[in-house]
Amino acid sequence: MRRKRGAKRRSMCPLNASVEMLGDRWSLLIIRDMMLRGSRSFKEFMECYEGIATNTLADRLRKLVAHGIISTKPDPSDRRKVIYVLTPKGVDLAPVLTEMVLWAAAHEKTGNQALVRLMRKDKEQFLAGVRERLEKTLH
Amino acid sequence: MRRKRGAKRRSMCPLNASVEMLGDRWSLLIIRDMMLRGSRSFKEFMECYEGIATNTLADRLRKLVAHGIISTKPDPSDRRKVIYVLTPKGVDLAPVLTEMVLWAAAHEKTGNQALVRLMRKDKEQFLAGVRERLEKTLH
DNA sequence: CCAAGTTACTTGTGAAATGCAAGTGATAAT
DNA sequence: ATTATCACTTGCATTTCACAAGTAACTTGG
Repeated sequence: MRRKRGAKRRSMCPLNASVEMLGDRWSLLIIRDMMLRGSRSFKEFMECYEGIATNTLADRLRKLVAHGIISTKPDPSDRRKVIYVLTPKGVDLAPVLTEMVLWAAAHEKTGNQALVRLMRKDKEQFLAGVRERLEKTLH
Repeated sequence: MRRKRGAKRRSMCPLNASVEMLGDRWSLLIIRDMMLRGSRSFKEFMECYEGIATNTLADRLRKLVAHGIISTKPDPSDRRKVIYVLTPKGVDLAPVLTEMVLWAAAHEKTGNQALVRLMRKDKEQFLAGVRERLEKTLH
């Protein structure tokens, strides 16, 4: 009996879930923008890296919502807008992001050395700062 | 002046490099197989998750080599074989993998609880073990 | 030595994902 | 009332990917 096309094997390995949710070119960048730059709206995501197409962004946001990593709420001050916020599950990705940034910084030339230094100097304090900042946006 | 199609913006943000190298469905899984299961050959990668297509695997391996994350050497005992090993840069991805596994374990039901417990209990010791084990394969 | 099997791929083809330009419908600003 | 903004959707061309099949180099069993 063959599996349907595109059907992923439900593997027992704990990395599969992460890769299924985040293993593409954009999801982690969206989360980084929310976490570090404070982006909250469709337009802000579009401005941060002009590379992403609108339909792809809409699709990624939909999937992140479906996976419980971000959630949406209407903007009370402008009813056209949708505000995207990280859920607690999304905030918990901060250590993953941090390790990826530190890895890249160690092996490639990257910008934003100040951020990297801060992360490296006191990882825990950095993570606490991110968590605190994001907790406010939930309410 | 417009950028060429597909040309990514060279952003100053330190996550872009990581995502460009690892932001797809397979690269991280390949690295995990090398790191945790000790997979070293094309055939072993194919067996570990039957989901990946041979051309895609060949392409991902090529890209990982190009990025300096893995390297190849001929198998002295069987000249058909190519042995893939993680470079130091590849080994340095262990913390990223660890955080992703821990994140998934905290928020999804995953298998291999023993591994997760080990990771959670003593992250540093786990990482030291991985590094030591992989250092041997380099020679 | 030779036929059969292994290994690490490549090639061909159709399906799916993606990028881009151009809408759309609701709301806000002027 | 008109124009602009926002968060999308739609249509089309291009790229990527999965799947099946093939191939070249090598090893193994007889």
